Amino acid sequence: MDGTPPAESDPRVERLVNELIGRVADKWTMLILELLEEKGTLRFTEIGRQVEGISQKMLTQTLRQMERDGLATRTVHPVVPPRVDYALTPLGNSLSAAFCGVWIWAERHLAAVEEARARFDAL
Amino acid sequence: MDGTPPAESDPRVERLVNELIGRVADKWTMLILELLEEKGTLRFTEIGRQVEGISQKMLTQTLRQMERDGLATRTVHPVVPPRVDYALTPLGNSLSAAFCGVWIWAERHLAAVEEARARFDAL
DNA sequence: CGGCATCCTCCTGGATACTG
DNA sequence: CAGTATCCAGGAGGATGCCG
Repeated sequence: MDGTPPAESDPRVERLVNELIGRVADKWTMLILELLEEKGTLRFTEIGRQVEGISQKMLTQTLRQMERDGLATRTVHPVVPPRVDYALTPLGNSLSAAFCGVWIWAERHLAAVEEARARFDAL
Repeated sequence: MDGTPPAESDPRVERLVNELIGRVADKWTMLILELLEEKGTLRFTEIGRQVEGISQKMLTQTLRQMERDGLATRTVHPVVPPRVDYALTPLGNSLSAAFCGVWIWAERHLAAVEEARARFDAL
């Protein structure tokens, strides 16, 4: 943790890495990632209930993307009424761990940022 | 780094933390953060040249936001032609360090994600 | 040089309604 | 229950032009 980014050499790889971060750093993705990390396995509606303010559309879309990216698994149980379970893959777990540092940063420095904003806005 | 998020108790704080992350996890912010971390101090146009694809509007907007959030300093030199220098604050440096984990994750697992996508799309 | 203001376009994402 | 499909408003963000 010296704060020095990897200093990517290949610009093509750098671009891909940036795109990937842009994708996973999405608000809903991060919230669902955190939720599944904590709760383990949840069904569709459960996630919808526990992620404050998410629409059904974004929930479906985000889960699909996470599944596609190999971050989560989607298990369909052939019962009536239908039941679909979601859980993190090891890859998803590792991303959750990586985000942990940012989460802690935000928590620790929230006050400092709000202070800075107040000072800036006072001008 | 056990992958367990702080499990925020106060829902109001949790919301603020989420908003803050949403703000700083912005694409341009992350790129400028990384650039300033590496290069130290840069002027407006320098940053514009080195951040691939950013428009002047987004550059101004992002730098202003970073300044407001206490992540970067803006120094105006009263010379002709005008010269404005940007550099990270300690707070900005700490955020850069926090993002380091995500950056490393993306770099290390880029191939795995692309593999997962290929497998998903093959269906 | 380092902006700010304006216009205009595209895409995100919410609301709603319908299916297996 | 777990989606898919459609419509639509709002904001992100690019292009252009003007100022100190």
